[in-house]
Amino acid sequence: MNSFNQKQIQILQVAETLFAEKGFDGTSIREISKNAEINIAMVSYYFGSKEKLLESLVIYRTSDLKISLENIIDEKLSPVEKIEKFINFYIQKLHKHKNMHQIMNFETSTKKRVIESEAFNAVKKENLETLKKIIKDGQDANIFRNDIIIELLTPTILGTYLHFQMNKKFNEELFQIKSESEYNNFIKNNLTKHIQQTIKALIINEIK
Amino acid sequence: MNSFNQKQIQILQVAETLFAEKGFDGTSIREISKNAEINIAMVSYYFGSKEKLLESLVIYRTSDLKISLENIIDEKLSPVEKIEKFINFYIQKLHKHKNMHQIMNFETSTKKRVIESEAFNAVKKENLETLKKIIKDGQDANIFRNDIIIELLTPTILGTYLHFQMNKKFNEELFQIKSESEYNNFIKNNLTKHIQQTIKALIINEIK
DNA sequence: ATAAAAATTAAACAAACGTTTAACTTAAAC
DNA sequence: GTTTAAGTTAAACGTTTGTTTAATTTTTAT
Repeated sequence: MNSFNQKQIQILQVAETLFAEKGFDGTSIREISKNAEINIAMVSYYFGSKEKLLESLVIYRTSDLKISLENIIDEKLSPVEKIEKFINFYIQKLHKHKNMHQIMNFETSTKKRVIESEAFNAVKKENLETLKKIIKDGQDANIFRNDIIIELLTPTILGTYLHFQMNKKFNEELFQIKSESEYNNFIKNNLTKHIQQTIKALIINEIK
Repeated sequence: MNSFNQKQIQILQVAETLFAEKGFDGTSIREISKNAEINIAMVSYYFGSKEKLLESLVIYRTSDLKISLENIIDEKLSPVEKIEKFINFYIQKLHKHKNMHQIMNFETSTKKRVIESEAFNAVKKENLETLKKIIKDGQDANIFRNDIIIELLTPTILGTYLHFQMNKKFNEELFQIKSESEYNNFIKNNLTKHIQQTIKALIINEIK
């Protein structure tokens, strides 16, 4: 079902970029077909409509967003190391698929269209469960505090990245970042480290 | 210059709501005029164009977003209390003008239009300076750590709120929030407290 | 009371939109 | 090699879009 041919993938990838750059309503089918170097009618031919193109894009990308963070639990690492790895992997995936996340963020926060986000929510819940298990282990080992509201950790982890990304230009000026690779490195190193330190500071038991 | 009459304000307020709900490109002038109960031509008459309406909206709201957090510095509070107040005021203002912030967030992260966000950036920088001063005081008093990257605190403070707001429905389900007032209370109490604790945990010197 | 300015309206404008059609080409099946 | 299906195209479709026009009403100033 959710298998697309080369041409369809080509269209989906162009659509993803443009939707992220200009929004769904700010992107026309003519623009997509021009960038994808196909005829206008091909979008309707392959996907049915513009809205269904978006739905197909969500289906196409859902599998990529299913980060299996679960296997971190069984790795031979300390709870602190697991948290660090969890954050590292999460941010890395988020940044890799930033365009799709940008689209999803807009679509879920507007009342314009109702898109099938059940698969997305499922992933979110899975990741939350993984985080809960890691924290539970740390709490049992008396390394983590017992009064943590785990459900609010995700907003802080992802939100910090999200805000940084949304204010990209502002931050590039603030941190004197001059190139794209420099920016990516900043996220991979400095920002990720900041988020790790933040969460660690919040959850690690200071009483030793 | 930036003084609008009653009718203009009426249009601006309707536009703000609709732009936040459906995005700029997802909202038509006919929709705005219908909701504002005015003739379609009035938007062009008063503002010139749809884009200029958005620009006027930014101008109209800029003053509201200029939170004078500065006076916190001079208040007779401990550095920790100042940080708490800073976060509390910031989140409160953000939540009060969530529609405008939703619009600005989208506009600044898309390449579709270039809007005059210099005033916004100025406010951001002012608030950052205030935060820097508060932290400096805390560091001088040996209460705060010396290795804090202050510029990354804002992404965490605002990002946590932003992510929570963006996943409103998901969070309402997760925390079993049933009404709008309950949701607002959650932000005012629980979420704000979480952000305060997060920042405090990160910056307070654990060596006493 | 009258003239000038501002506000408001319905109608029309061209351009852009998503979508469909029908003709044509290429590929696959038999 | 012929038939059938899939892929591709340019053109046209009806709507909706933002904007403008020109006429009319209301308000303001003298």
